[in-house]
Amino acid sequence: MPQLPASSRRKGAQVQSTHLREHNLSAILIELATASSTSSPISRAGLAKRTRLTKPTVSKLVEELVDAGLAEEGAPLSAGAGRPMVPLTPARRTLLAIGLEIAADHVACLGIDLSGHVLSHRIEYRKVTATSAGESIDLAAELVGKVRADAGDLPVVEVVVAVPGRIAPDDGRVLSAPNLDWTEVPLVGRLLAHPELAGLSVRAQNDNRLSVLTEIDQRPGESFIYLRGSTGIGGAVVLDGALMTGAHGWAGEFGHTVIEPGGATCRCGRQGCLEAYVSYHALRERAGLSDDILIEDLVDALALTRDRAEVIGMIGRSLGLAIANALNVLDLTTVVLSGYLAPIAGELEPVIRETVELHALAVEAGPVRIERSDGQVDPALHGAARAALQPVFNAPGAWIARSHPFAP
Amino acid sequence: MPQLPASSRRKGAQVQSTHLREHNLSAILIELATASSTSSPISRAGLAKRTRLTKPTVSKLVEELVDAGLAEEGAPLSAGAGRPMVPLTPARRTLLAIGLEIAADHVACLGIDLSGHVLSHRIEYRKVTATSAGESIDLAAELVGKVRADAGDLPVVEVVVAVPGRIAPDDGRVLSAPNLDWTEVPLVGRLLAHPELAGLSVRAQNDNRLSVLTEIDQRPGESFIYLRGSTGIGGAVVLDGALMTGAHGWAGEFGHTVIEPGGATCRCGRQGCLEAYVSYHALRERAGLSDDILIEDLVDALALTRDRAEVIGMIGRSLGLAIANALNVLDLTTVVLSGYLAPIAGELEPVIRETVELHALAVEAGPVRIERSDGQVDPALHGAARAALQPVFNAPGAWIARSHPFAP
DNA sequence: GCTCTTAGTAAGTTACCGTAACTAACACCG
DNA sequence: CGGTGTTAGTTACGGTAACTTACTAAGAGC
Repeated sequence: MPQLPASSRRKGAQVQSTHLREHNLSAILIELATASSTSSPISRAGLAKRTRLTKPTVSKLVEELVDAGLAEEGAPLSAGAGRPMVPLTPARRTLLAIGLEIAADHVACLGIDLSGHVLSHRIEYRKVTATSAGESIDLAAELVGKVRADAGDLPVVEVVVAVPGRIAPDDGRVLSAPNLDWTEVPLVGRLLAHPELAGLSVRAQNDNRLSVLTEIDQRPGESFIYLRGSTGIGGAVVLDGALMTGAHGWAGEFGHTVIEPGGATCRCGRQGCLEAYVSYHALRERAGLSDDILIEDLVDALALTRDRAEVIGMIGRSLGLAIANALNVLDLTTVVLSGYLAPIAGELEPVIRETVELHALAVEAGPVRIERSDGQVDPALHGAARAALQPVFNAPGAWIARSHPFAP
Repeated sequence: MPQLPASSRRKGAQVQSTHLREHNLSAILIELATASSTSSPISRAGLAKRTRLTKPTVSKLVEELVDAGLAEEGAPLSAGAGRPMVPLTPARRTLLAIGLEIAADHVACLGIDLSGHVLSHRIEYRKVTATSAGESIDLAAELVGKVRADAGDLPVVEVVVAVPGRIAPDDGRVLSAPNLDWTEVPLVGRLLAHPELAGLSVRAQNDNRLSVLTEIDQRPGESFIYLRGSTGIGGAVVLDGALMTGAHGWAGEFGHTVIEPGGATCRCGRQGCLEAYVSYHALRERAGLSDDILIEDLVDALALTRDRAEVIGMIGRSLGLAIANALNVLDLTTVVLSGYLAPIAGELEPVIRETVELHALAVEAGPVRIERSDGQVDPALHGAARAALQPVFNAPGAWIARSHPFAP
């Protein structure tokens, strides 16, 4: 039958009155968060305008959020004529969302509250490959315990773990994480076995896909392609502010786009993958550099042996081909470069642009934007913590019921 | 702030009670249509189970649909124990959705009702390129008039026009349609000027993007890549049963994916496009065949001059490369071949599969399905008519208000 | 003919949101 | 310094959609 928005197609897509309330509650909380993060705090009246709900409705819903400790009223703020508004912000220090990161050289844990403020940050540097997976997971659990204690035993929304590898979507098993030397590690299961995480909701997710969440925060509602240079080349596709998942949860992983059929052999065993040309490993090995060079310093190091323009040109053209095809297929116009690509984005931009314009159809309808991510220092960890907030934003009512079980 | 379903992010995403009713009405009508097209007719109780609404609610909403002539009750049908159900189906002959198609060699018009049954089909064969755009549009309008008369002057939902070209999303201007020799034709505006279409809602859309709608009907809720071989290579991306649009409305147009950087020159002026290898024009010209060969006969004609396996191998490998990259980026597992590719899909499948498995990451997580479209004879025209039904399915209440303005 | 099962209806309740009208609190201005 | 206009927020009320509970309808199987 005729095409509908996918949401309407889903099984059980009916709406009851209570779902309606939940939806509006969620809309208000999101609007509140976006407003106070991007611009200035917002009033009830402002929320009413933005959400197109009426003032009384907003008032009622806001009251519920304030009572439940999800929103806070500030001191009345006068802005020109009229009664001063009561600024509303997401509440601070009333709940805890936990992000975990297991990377090749460190294990980190971050606790944030609803407003996004960091309540605790714990990090331990150690070669994860040098120890067993179990030990790293023990350490991670320990850090969670410390973060929970630091934050003063607030109710925990969720724990999200960032792992540089492929994860089974159903049970949070790490299928393979080459940089950690992990295969078939039941990460979520093992974490749940620790007392520090008992009874919590724990999810695992690829680090690149969590990194992009911090970028989405910076570009609410936009559509773009995200490319992150790291040991490999990670990426994601964002459509209208929503991360595209795909059948296995790795839509937008550009690393294994073929840019030269029958070309250089990639770690994955195939030929001509993008990653075989512009990943940290590929670039380093082809230049004969040692593996103790930091990812951030790679391009500078390469420029010592060869002409810098040549290095940039090679990287840019390779990326450009992959980007051109992706833009064609997805019909998007914005590309965001992150990871080790971010610092050199300015240099890469003209090369990429030239290659893209040579190959992509999208340019006919307007300019392609190639931009630099202004992400945080550790986007995967922050992204994981942000992801751990999701349940509250998606279903504030459910969270309230869970955390205040005996309220009227 | 944290990521939400895109729908929640949109401005004014609030839900009022009336929207709720509309949503549920729509859910019921869609469920009703899918049920009676894919399997057997469905009862009120069945709808209640599927939509998770309660029986009384469904009863009330169904009553409204029946009263408005959108649904019909059949004779009670006994199925085992219990009271026999009253089968419900989308109503026939109560409204008219009109699809128009303007192609290089014909102009066609199709009128269907809510159940999808054809009420009238009119087609005129003529070289559209041999006459002015205005004359073709006059003919199209005339056909609409005949179809409306054939159907007995039922209320018209919408008119959707399929055009083999690029269309401005805002005002329905045809920007360019090479096969028609059209540039900058204000198609929708001109159509509306004719008395046969006065006051109707008219939309124009690319023919490939309408073709895929018939495929979506066959695969409700699925995600797949759609590739259609015609004078060019058209395509689309379907995610969870919803057509992906992209920034300019041509997401999934694989024709200008680069499969060989610096390769053969394409009509579009770029090099190495897929279309430069496997489109009707490209194949025909490279084989030195005349242009009066029908698209359907192309492969057979090519096989006369060269080894058939060689022809199939070339087409398959070219498609395979484009498909592999698309599957990688989108993380999908199903490809549907249509147009002149459908009859030879069986032959192409092993070649495509081999190429895809050589290049695509997706195969690691399971088999890639390469399937043949079992579409109708004229998918663009049928797709256009189906698209013209959309308003009723998306907002049955609004349609009822429009078509029965004086009902209680 | 009795019971069991499933389909569908009727009446009353709950709860969400909107409308209208109000109060609160400030700026500006004569 | 009080009046006026403006914006923020609240209160009271009503409409409406969907749920709950309890019923009737109608056939199958024993």
